[in-house]
Amino acid sequence: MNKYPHSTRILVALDCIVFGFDGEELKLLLIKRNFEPEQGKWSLMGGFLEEEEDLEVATNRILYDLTGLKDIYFEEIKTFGKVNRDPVERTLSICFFALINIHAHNQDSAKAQNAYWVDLKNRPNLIFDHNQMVDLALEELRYKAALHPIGFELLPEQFTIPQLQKLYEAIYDSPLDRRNFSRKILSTNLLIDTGEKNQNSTTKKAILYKLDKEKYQSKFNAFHYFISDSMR
Amino acid sequence: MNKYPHSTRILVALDCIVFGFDGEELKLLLIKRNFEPEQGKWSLMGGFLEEEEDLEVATNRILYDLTGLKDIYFEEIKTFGKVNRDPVERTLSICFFALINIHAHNQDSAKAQNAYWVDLKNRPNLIFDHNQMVDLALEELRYKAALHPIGFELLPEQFTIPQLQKLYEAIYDSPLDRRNFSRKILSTNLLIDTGEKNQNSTTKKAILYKLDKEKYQSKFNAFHYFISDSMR
DNA sequence: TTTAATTGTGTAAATTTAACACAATTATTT
DNA sequence: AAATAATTGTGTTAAATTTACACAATTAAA
Repeated sequence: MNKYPHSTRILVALDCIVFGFDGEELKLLLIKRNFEPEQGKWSLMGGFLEEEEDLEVATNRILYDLTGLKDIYFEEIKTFGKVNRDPVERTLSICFFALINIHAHNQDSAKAQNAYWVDLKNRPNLIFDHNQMVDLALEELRYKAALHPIGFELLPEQFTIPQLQKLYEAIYDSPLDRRNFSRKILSTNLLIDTGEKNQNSTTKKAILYKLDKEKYQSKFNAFHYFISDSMR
Repeated sequence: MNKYPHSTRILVALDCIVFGFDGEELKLLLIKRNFEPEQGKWSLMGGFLEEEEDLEVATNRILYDLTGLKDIYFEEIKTFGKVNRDPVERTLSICFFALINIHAHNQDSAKAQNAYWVDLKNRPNLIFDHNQMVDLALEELRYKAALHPIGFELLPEQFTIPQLQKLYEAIYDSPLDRRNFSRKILSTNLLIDTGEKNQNSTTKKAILYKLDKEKYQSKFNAFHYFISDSMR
C-alpha cells in the first residue's frame, strides 16, 4: 500500500460543546483543566483522534468519557483550522455540540474529567478559540431547534409543556406566549400524554408528556417552525 | 514550544462538491482523474491541507485551482473519517459544497484539472466515499436553499424570475406554481428590476432582475421559506 | 374559605398560503 | 396584416395558520 509521499500529517482534535438544561437556564459542561497545556484554565472537553479510530467512534468516546452516556445526540458544527489556533502545535479541531439530559449523566465521569456545569450566560473565558466555538454552537442550536424537535434531548423522559416552554425561552433568551406555544407543540403530534401529572408543583399540576419516539424519528427532518423568524 | 508527544498525525484532505446550473439541470463539476490513485476514474475535486496553511485558505485554493474564481460561496458539510475510507493511507476528508455561476468560471482552469460538468442526475460512479458526499451535499443544498437565498449564487448577475424558478425546480426536482413562486420571491425584496428584458426569448420577454447585494447580506440569515416542507 | 400562582383551553382578527384565471407580449405562421 | 402559440405578469378567493388576546380550573398556602 503506497502512502501519499509529499503531504503533511496534522494533529486532529475533537472538541465538544455539551449543553444541558436545569429547568431554568441553559448550561455548559466545561473542563477546569488539571493538565497541560493551559492548566488551571477553562476549556471545552476534547481529545485527539486516534490512529485506528473512526471519527464517529472518537466522538462517542469523548462524550462517553465525559458523561458516562452512550447514544448522545450530537451534531458536527465546523472544523476550526487556523494554523496557530493551538500554540503548542498545529491542531485541527473538529467541533460539535451535544445535548444531554442534565440529570442522567454520570457524575463520577464528570468528576474524573474535572468537569462542571456552568451557566451559559456566565461562562468563564475559555482557552484558544473555544469561546468562538461556544458562540457558534449556540447559534447552531438556535437554528436547529427553531425547526427540528431537538429540544427534547435536553429534558428528562417525562416533562410538562411549561417545562418545555422554559427550555425554549432559555435557548432563545426571549419570552414566548404560553397559549400559542402549547398549541404549536401539540400540533406536531410528537407528544404522548402519560396520564400522570407533575408532582412537585405548588399550584396546578401540569400534565406529564413523553416523546413519541417513532414519530420523532420519522418526522425529525420535517420543518416544524417552533420559533418564528423574528424570535431568532 | 512543546509538541503533543503521544498523538497521531493524520492526512487531511478537502473535497468539494461544485454545483452549477445550465438553465435546465443541476450540474456537478467532476474530475476525470489523470493521476494516481484511481487514475481514470471519476472523483470530486480535492486536495490536501498543507503545512502552514489555514483551513479556509486551503478551501479557497482548491476552489480557485479548479475554477479560477475567488470569493466562491461554499459551505462546510461534514468531515468523513472512517479509518479505511482511502485505501492508500488513512485520510480525513473535510467535505464542503460550493455554488458557482456555470458561465463565469475559467474553462482553462477546469481543463487543467481535467474537470467536466456532469448532470447531477446522470453522474458517473465516484471513487471512495465521494458518492455519499454528493448525496449529502444535495441534501444540504436542498435544506439550505429552502430557507436562505443561496440559489442566486448559481445564476448569472442578471436573471429572470422564470429562470430562478427553473433553478428551484431543478434543485427540488419538482414543479412549482409560477404565480405563487413569483409572489414569494418578490416579497423578499431581494430583487432589483434592472429595467431590461431578457433578449433571447421566442415569446414574451421576461424582466431581468439583479440581486440587491446589501439586503442579501443583511437578510441572509433570516428565514424565507422559499419551499414548503412537503416539497423537500 | 379565601388567595395567589399556574395550567389548560378557547376565540376572533390578521396574515399567509394554495389554487386557480385572465390579460399582455412576442416570434412565427397563415 | 391577422391569427396563432408560447410564455410572462398580475389578480382573486378560499383555506389554513398565526397572533393577540380572555377565561375557567386546579392546587398549596394563607
